[in-house]
Amino acid sequence: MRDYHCLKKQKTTFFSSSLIPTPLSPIPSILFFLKPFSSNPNPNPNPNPIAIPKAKPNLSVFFSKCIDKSSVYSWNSAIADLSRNGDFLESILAFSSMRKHSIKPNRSSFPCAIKACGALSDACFGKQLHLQVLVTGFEPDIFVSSSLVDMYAKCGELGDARKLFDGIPCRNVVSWTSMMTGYVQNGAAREAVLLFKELLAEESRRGGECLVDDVAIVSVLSACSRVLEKWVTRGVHGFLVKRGFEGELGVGNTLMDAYAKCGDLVVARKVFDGMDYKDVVTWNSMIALYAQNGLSAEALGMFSLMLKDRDVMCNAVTLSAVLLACAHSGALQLGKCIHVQVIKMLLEENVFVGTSVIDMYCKCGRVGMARKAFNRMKGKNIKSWTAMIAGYGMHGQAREALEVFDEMQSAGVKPNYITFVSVLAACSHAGLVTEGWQWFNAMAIEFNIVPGVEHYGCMVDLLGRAGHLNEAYDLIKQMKVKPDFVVWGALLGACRIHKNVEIGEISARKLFELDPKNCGYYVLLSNIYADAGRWNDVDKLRVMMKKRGLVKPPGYSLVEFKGQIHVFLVGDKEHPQQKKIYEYLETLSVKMQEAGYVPDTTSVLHDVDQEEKETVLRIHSEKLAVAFGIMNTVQGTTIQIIKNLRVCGDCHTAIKFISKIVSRQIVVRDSNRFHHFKDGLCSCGDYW
DNA sequence: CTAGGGTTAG
Repeated sequence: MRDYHCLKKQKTTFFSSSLIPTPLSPIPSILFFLKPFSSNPNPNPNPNPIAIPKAKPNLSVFFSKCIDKSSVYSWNSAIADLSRNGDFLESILAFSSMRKHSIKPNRSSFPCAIKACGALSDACFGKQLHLQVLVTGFEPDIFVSSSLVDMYAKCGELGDARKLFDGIPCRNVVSWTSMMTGYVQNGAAREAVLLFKELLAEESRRGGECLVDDVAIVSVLSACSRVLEKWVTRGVHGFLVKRGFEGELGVGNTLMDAYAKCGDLVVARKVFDGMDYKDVVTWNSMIALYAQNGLSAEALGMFSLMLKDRDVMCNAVTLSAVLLACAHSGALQLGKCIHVQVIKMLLEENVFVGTSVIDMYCKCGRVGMARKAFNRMKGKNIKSWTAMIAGYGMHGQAREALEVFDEMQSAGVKPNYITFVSVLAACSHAGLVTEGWQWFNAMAIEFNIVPGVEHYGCMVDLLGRAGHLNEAYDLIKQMKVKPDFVVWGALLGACRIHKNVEIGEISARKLFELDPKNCGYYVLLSNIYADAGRWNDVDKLRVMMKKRGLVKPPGYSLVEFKGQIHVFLVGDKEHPQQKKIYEYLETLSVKMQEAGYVPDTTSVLHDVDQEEKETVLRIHSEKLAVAFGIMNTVQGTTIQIIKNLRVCGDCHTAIKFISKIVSRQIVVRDSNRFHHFKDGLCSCGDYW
């Protein structure tokens, strides 16, 4: 039974049948090269360059000469086979070709041709076909009308789709499913769920006649995964168990996804574990869900289990999800191995995978490698460009980011909402106030994109850190959307840098409301008070934190070494090498102080005496990780560290000294951006 | 000779 879906979805053999005439034809070799890509389920965004579009129409014209031109059945199978093989344009061309031969289409001629229009989002030709349907009188046909509903929905014409749907006298499962999926794919998941309820009402009206099948369930579950309310998913889950759809592969796959998207990864995992038959989608979904939720270790663990399962092969989707896990955890070595796998599987030109590779290299500290992969990509789309811009931004290379942004526009790719977030973030990391304002203003006027909360967040950060605190505050006051914790957090952070108590208090008060469990804001405000010498207020804050049961989350740093991720906590004593690490840090400390390093203790609570403070500082996780990195890697290689919080001011200074003393390059990714330390300097120019 | 579904990137 496990192959049920394969059988159901098996492609027909239009091309490999006797219709391919001569061995000299170039087509078989194209088919040969196409084979590795045939598992790629997403042919649209990145058309395989080998399949030259210009050649295709000739293909179908050619085939049309080979078939019995006088038989409508031959035309129908040509249209259907082309459509099923994903050659939608040819399918449509075959239909027009048939009309040119004055063959009258019958009811079976339409559905596949209409579907092809939907697949290409070609509403224009779709409407022409609809007209022909009306002229030939096939509109009452359930196959024809259902495919029209699907086509209009896929072209984004939801209203027309619904009008047609409502006009179908005796709707079947397929009509209902087409309409539900139409809603889901147009961002109206809630309507899809409501339609499902209507469907159930219709069922009972018809005296219990079954109108639901596994595809309908999959459709409603995919709506659930976007509605984000667990009780809806639970309800559908109960229903599908009652109707006996639990064992269906596709149903299980979607159910997992729905639960996870509603926030319950544990139940999603239970569904996964309970599935007797798992296909590549099952595995991919579980890996992706873990990766998307930041559970990189679980995602990578799943991946290795998948590799052990001899019944499935990983594909583009798998690698894309695994690369995301690498990016999050900063696992550069593993990420490189996956990249090699990508190349071996000839997936380098797949936009999804290519963009994942770029993102992985950026987030693992290697913008240069990201750029190389980026340059090799052929079918760049908006996400690929944006990934590269964001990548340069997080490394503080705003000029490069803006250059890529420029190139993108020259290439005729329109920037979107997220592109501008990346551009403004790049400006804020580098303190480019003029450019920031320029693009912030341009996005609304020239690009018709209303600035959202993320854009304001970047601008407040940019202005605030540049010292324009009042300007930043005024910008918040002008916002039409409600400022979130990122916006106020940026302002508070800027107040800490520029020692502004007044605006700092305003921001902190907002933050205590918006994000009451985060004690980072208490600490920041407390630092502002401490700088101003207002110790009473510092104490008040401490009492408040205690009363609210807030504990500072422990800082930790990660280092990848020999394929393993080593975790260091603040003041860690658990690591097998801890004695050596502390000894090494001791000798480093002496050399650093000889070189002029003065421990900065301002970020430590004020009532600890000086000596104690220095000890506390010395064991910040990033310092432990740096020491471990130096001790275990060879001279000349880059040491790479990932920290969960922002790097502290003292550690930043210390690592600058260390990079010079041991002549090593040290890359630190903190929660905000990258710092590249070299020769006693940091790439952020101490601006962060 | 005919229609609907599940996993991936910024």
